[in-house]
Amino acid sequence: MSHVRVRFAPSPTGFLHIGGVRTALFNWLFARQQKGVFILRIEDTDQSRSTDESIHAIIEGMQWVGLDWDEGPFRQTERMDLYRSHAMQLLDKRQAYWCICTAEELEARRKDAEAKGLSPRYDGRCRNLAITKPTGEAALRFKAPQTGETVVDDLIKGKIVFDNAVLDDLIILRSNGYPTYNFSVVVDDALMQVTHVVRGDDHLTNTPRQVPIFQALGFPVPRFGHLPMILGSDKARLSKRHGATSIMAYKDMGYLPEAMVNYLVRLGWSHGDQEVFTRQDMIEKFAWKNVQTSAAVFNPDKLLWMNAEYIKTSPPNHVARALVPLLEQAGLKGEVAAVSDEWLAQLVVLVKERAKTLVEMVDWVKPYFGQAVVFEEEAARKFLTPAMAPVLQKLLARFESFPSFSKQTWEESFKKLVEEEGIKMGQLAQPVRVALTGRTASPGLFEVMDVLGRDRTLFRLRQGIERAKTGQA
RNA sequence: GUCCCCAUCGUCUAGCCUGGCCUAGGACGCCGGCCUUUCAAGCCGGCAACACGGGUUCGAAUCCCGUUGGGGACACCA
Repeated sequence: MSHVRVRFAPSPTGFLHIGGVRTALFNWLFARQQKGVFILRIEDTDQSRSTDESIHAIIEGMQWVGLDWDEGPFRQTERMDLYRSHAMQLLDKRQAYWCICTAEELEARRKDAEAKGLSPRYDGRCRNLAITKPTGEAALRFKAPQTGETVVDDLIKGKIVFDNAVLDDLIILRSNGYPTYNFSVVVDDALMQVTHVVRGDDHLTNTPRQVPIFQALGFPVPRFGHLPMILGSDKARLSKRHGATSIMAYKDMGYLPEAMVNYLVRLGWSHGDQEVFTRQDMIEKFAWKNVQTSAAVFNPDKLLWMNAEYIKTSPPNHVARALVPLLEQAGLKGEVAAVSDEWLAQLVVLVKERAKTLVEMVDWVKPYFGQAVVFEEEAARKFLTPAMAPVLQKLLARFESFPSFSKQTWEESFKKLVEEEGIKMGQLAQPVRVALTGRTASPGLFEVMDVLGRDRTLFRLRQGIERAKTGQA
């Protein structure tokens, strides 16, 4: 029973992308299911584009979505001698050679070839020069096989055959001594004993270039799996044009990480008709054969629905915990500090089926902080009219006679008054709603009163009556 | 240009491997209704797809070939 070892290997050249998270997720799921190892490796061999901020963003993003790794994070820049020594091995074995073509020359030839409608491949002119000690700048190239074929049995797409004749000799060591991607991945995947290389579809054509390197180095070739891409609504590769692509942007927009993960796992993978999965569910049910072979369009509407589902069904105290930072950002730091966790959870229950994001929830929840109510002008003008004052006064008197709040008795009392006055429920409910919350839309009145408590309910009712009498705040 | 991948409702997908159970199922969104003190939520119903053309077969969404369309790759980026 060979031990499964998989990895997620992002390059730190920006924020953590949604597509990257999905790739990481599928790897993670497989590792957890197989009781294997999930490795985090930072591919930062391009020093001109890699930044420490990006590394932090990757780690932060992974932590937010709860994808924990067992080994790493490794940084390729800390493993330079490994790549160099393996490159030298290939040179010694004559499976690599020095190339003294300059980057400019190469670029010019490539342009030329493209203009002529030819394949922009390296022409191999240094291949047989047998340069042993280059005097100036030189890059090391791998001698790729030129005949035969490379067959990949992809975990997702099945058998794929590549003709080796289309391969060219790729650079494995740049003239500055740094390895290139196609070489460093191979050395790392081999040395880290990665058993399954699962990555984006955009790497599919890299596979036949990498397989011969594994072989030349004498390493076993891992299994490969290529995940379909995530597209935008116009079927083009998902980019900023389609909206936020940074995973952390979704945190800021009020998404729950569980919802994000659930949405992402369904983008390209399915288990019959099931839409909602717990982590454990995903781990147990995940299978490569159920991973989609075609690209998927990212659908923000469905993600939003998923988030709403999680807001409604997650434990209220869990949602409350996620909500607190957003509340504080909204300027309610003092108010939040003054209330208990239990009350906050109660608040979540009050509004949870109305808010699709935590950002929306912040807005729904605002009226319940503080003693006094803040009226929405239009709402107050419409419902807190002088004509309403006497009825509200009567309601207040009845409520005041109760020593404590009870949903049932207060509601009965309310209905009785409506009946006696010969008015409709709505005629009294709306003014009371505005008095209590300042707005025309809110959860059920008696749930609102429950959250507010007897004192504040009475206080706000009086405040509403004042406003109704005077027509002023 | 060359090579590779892909193709079921607008979108995510089930079904395809192991042809008949498919007058193609579910979900998001949309539309209509119910419920209702507001706003939601919930419930019920509706619209909507096998890219096209050839085969194979008694029978094809399912297997084969081609066409078309989409995507990706061809760097001293990853």
